[in-house]
Amino acid sequence: MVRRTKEDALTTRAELLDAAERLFSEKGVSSTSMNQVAEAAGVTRGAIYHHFQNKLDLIDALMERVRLPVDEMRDELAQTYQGDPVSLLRARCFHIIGQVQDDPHTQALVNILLHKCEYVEDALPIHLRHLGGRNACITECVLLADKAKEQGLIDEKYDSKAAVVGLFSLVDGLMYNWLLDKTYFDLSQTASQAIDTYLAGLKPRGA
Amino acid sequence: MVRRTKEDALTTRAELLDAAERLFSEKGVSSTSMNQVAEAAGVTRGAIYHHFQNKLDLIDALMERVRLPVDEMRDELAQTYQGDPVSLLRARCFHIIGQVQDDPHTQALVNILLHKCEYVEDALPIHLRHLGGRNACITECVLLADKAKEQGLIDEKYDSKAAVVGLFSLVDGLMYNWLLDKTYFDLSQTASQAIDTYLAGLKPRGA
DNA sequence: CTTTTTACATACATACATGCATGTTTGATT
DNA sequence: AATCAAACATGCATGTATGTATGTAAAAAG
Repeated sequence: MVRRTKEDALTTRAELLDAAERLFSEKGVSSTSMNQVAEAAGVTRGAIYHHFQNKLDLIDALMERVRLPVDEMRDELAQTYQGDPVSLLRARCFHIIGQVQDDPHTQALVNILLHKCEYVEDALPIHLRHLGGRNACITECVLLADKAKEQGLIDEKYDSKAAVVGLFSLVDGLMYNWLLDKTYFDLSQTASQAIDTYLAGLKPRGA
Repeated sequence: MVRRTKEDALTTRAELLDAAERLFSEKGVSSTSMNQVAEAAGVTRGAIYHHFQNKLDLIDALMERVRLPVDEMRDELAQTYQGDPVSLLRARCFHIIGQVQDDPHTQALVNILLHKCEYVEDALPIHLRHLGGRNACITECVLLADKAKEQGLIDEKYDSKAAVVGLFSLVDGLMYNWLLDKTYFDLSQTASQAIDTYLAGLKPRGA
C-alpha cells in the first residue's frame, strides 16, 4: 500500500522513526540495516532514503524528536521548584530517572545512546549533540549549585562544577547499569537512595 | 617478514591484540575490520584467523588479557586496607579511577566497553563477562558495606546493596563522561570530591 | 483538465567484510 | 635426514549493506 497524501507521508515518517527506535534499541545501530528498518515499518528502503539522507540522518531525526519534549519538561520543572536550588536539582535527577524507567521512548533512546551505538568519528554530529546538551545542562546546574552554596545548602569547600558533574555522573551511571540488566536492582529505589546520599554529602557538616 | 618460532608467534599474537585494542578504541569495534587490525599489526588476515576464531574471540582475548592484572590488584588492595571497610571501598574506587586515567591499556579497554562497542546479542559472551564481573564485585562490596554498618561507619537506614550500586554507578558515570570529553573536567579531582561526597552522605548523621 | 511534484518502489552498480580452502616456508620431532 | 606440524600468506566465493538512478501512480498546483 502506498501512501500519497502529505499527511500519510508524515505517518510513514513517524513509523520509520518508531521502527528505527525499536530495532536500534533491540539490536544495536550498526547491526541494524536500513532494509530491516524499512521492512519493520512496512515499506521499502526507498521510503527511508526519501525521508532521510542516510543512517546518521535517521538517528539525528530520532534525537531531534525528543529534544522538544525534554526542553519543555525542563522549563516546567524550573517553574515548579522556584526558590530552593537543591530541591530543583533533586527534582531534575528524579525526573530523568522516572522518565527512563516509565517512558518506553525515552528508555529506548537512552538505551541506544548508552549501549547500542558506538561513538565513532562518522557519528560526530550525534556525539556533539550529546555533549552539547550535557554541557549546557551542567553549566545551568552549576549556577544552581552556586546559589545553593550562597544559601548555605551546600558546603563551601566543594567545587560547584565538580559537584554537579558528580551528581550527573551518578545519574548516568545508574541508568547505564540498570539498562545493562534491569532485573539486578530496582532503579527508582536505588536511585532515590543514591541521589539523596550524594546530596546529603554535599550539605555542610553543621547543618 | 614471517615469524616462525613459538616465541615469535606469541609476539605476533600480542601485536594483534595491541593493534585491535588501539583501533577498537579509536574507531569503534564494528567500524574496524579484521583486515585493518591485521595491517596495523603488520600481518595479513590469515594471521588473525590462525590465532583467533573471529572478531568476538579477538575481543574476548582482549578482555581476558586484563582480567588477571585486575584480579591481582584487587587482592593486593584487600590486604593493604585491612580493618576499615569504608577505606577499602574508597581505595578501590580511587584505584579504578587512577588506573583509567593513567594506564593507557586500561583506558583503552574501558573506553571500548563504554563507548566503542554495542551491547548486542552476538556479543553476549562479552556482555556476560562484563555483567558477571560487576555483580561479583558488587556482591563482595556489599559484605564490606554490611561490616561498615555494624561498625557504625554507614547509617543503618541505608540499604547496603543500593549503597554499593550507587557508589559503583558514580564511578562508572565519572569514567563514562570523562572518556566522552577528557578536556571537560579533571577526572582525579572531580572523582575525588564526588566519591568523598557520596561516602560522607553514607555516614550516620550524628558522627 | 493538464502539468508538475510528491511519495514511494524497483533495480542496479559498487564496495567491502567474512570465512574458508589452499599454498608456502620454516621450526620442531624422531 | 626425513617427516610433520606450526605460522602465517594468498586467493576465492559468498553474503550483504549502501547509494543512486530510474520508474510510477496519485496528489497537488496551475
